[in-house]
Amino acid sequence: MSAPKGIASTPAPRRGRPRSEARKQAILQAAFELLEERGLAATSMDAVAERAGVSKATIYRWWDSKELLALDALYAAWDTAGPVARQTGTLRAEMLALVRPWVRLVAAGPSARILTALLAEAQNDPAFGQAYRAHFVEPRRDQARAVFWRAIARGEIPAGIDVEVAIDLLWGPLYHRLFHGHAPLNDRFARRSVDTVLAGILPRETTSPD
Amino acid sequence: MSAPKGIASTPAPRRGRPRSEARKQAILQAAFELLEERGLAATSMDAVAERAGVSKATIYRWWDSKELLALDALYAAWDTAGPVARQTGTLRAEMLALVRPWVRLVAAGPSARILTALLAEAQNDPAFGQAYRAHFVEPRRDQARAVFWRAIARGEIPAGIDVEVAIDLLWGPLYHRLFHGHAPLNDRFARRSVDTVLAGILPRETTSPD
Amino acid sequence: MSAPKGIASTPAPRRGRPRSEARKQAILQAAFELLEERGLAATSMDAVAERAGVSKATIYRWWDSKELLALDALYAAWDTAGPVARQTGTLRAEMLALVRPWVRLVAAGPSARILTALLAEAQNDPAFGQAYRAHFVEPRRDQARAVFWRAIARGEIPAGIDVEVAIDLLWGPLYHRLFHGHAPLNDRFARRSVDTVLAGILPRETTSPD
Amino acid sequence: MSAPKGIASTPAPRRGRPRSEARKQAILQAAFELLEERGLAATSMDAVAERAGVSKATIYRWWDSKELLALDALYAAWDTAGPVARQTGTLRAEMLALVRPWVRLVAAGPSARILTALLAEAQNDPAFGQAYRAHFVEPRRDQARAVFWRAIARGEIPAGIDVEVAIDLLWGPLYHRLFHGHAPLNDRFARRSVDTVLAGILPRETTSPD
DNA sequence: CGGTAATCGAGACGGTACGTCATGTCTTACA
DNA sequence: TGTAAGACATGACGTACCGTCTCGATTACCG
Repeated sequence: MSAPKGIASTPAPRRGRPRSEARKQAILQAAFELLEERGLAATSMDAVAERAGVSKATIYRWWDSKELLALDALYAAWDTAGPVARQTGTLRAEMLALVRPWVRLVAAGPSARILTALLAEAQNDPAFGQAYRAHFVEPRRDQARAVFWRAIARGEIPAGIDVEVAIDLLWGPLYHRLFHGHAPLNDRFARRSVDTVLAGILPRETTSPD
Repeated sequence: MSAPKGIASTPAPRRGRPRSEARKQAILQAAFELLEERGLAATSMDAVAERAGVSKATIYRWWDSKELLALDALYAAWDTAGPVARQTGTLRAEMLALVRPWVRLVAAGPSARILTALLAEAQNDPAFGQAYRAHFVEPRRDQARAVFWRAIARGEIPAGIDVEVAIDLLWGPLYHRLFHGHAPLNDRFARRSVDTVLAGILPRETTSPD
Repeated sequence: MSAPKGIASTPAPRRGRPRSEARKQAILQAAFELLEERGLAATSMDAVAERAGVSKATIYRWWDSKELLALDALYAAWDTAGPVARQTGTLRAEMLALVRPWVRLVAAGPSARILTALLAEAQNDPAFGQAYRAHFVEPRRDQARAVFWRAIARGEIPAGIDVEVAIDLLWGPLYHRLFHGHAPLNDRFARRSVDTVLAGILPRETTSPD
Repeated sequence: MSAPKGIASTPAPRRGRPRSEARKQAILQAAFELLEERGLAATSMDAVAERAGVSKATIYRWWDSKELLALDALYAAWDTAGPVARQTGTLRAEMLALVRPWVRLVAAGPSARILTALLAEAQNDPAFGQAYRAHFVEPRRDQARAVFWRAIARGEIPAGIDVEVAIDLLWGPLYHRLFHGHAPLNDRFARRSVDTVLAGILPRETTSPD
């Protein structure tokens, strides 16, 4: 195979007719619209091709599968997700700065439907799973790691804290409500959740017995 | 339609040839095996029918879709999940009693793959979503609610606690690791997670500022 | 098998509950109506059972297959086809007496549709073919044979005539129009057809060279 | 739909991948073989696809139904049926030249089984009926018309003859034996049949009374 | 007159084919 | 070489029908 594939990157100019960047954007746009309207399962590649005014072959030249396209489309649509958490001085403020934009972004649209579909695919296809985590999981964990490390550096929380566990305690409840939908995912829940986790982490006199 | 469909119940059949219970079990068994081996997407109704020694029409007579069948099959396979949490006296012990069997059950097999597939379907089909929650979400929440209420009654935790939030804090991190697979879901993580949440809930001298 | 089947006859009394003749008639009636409305292919046994107010098992106790039922139903509906050809003295008159009632009967309703379906089945299943011919072909040939034999006895036509060929010449063109539908099958065509055949059979001076 | 369907023609394809003529032939060939072996009812589209080494979708892309495919397949297999009747000078010779190749063709193989199945379908579906007549009925009638007209032009038979009726008298008996199978369809029968019809048509002294 | 043996209504069931649809590949002609 | 158009293999889908079966309820007759 001569062209770089999978999750698309802009190729270096080669011989022959160059790939059209405009078409790539049209495909991503069309794919995202259809995903929003119908979800992944009900979005066919033919439909994407038609709405983008593009042939199926062109799509498959950029992405190897429908799922990879969906991953890219969702990721591209979220690129406007805003800047990373600013260093605001307290752990609580930084945790909220991390979590709130995500809640706003995700609670609004039909993101849960698309995300769970990608999640399911990630369980079936290990390679896709890697891509999924690299796009949607690790970036947020990296940000969170930085937040907790800064708090440790400031002395806000003990150095002995298991940061990985703390990250799961931070994000887990939010994803839980997003995916299962048993109760609303809103700013109030985010605050309560963050506060409780924080209370569990911050140093205190009596610790729970092992 | 005269017969109850979707999630099967065992009504009192009066007229006509009665449904074969043996075949129902064979179908559920075959479905579960295939789900374990291949996941939901790669399990075809034809394959289920063949392995169960049953015709496709028979399956569709009792389950409206592959997803509802998978829901039933997984649920039936988990019915041996063991007794509910015993009243062990302390909140921590009861939380662990709730969570540990689930972790063992889920971490062992390929449950995550099946569960995420069902989750994705639940997002696409509201009716299925209800069935999903009624089978896999609400029962555990009910148990957890009872656990927290007992702790309140005992005076272990303040009555003002938002139990629903607490439940999400308990289960969220566990599901998070199960679904995203970025780190192991084991007993150690369960203990740490429970302890931190507990520390966040239990009364202390200094509370976090609002 | 204890009961006489295939083309049904009224059985001799045996032990146990006797078969209901009324139900048999209801089945034949329902079958004929549906055949008229939809043709054989679009008539399902379930539909016959429902319209007759009878269970499928009852139908299959009388007839071995849908086709045999259809054969019986059409035959029963035609039993009112009128008396056999009267001996009217001339060959031409008797031929017309033979052919005209059939033309009237067949040209009116949707018989061609049913008959061709039975014909097709007769080609696939030799046993059914025998039943078909015994019901719809041989009776008419027998009548025609008698007609020609009387004409020979009267000296109207030479004894050397091949009666079997003559019968095919008489009926062939009529069936041709019935089945192919390229031109109307009416009394005028029947007369012309009969006259031409007659002219070919009656003795003349010059015969065609061999 | 942009492509011509039903009975295939060979248009000038412009855009996109052109239809594979080899596959078309493979389908027609496979269909004809299966029709010969099993008849129309027992020939499944899956079986045709498998034997032709082709997907079912490809078959349905070009033929709307099994029956239209069968029509095409039988027609294609008969295209080698030989040249049209030569002008041999006498009506009798030309009638025989018309009829004999058909008798040979049809009496040999299992054509009757296929033809009656198509006939039955023609009765159920008017559109198919048109196609059937256009392929299997009208061409032969056209040839026969020409034969009779030439005979009239030569003065062999009176101009007042009803040619349409004559054609039915010519073909009717042959189809009759083919379809009903009560007696052999062979060259001897064809000769006798033609001679009798001829005798009924040719001018004579005494005509039958009205 | 009560037991026995068949028929009957209802409907579950195995099997088989149907015709449709979506994925991802391939084949043309054109740009 | 990239692209639009669209044919193609593969394989699952959910439906429909046939003819068989399994129940419980019904009806005759026969002892």
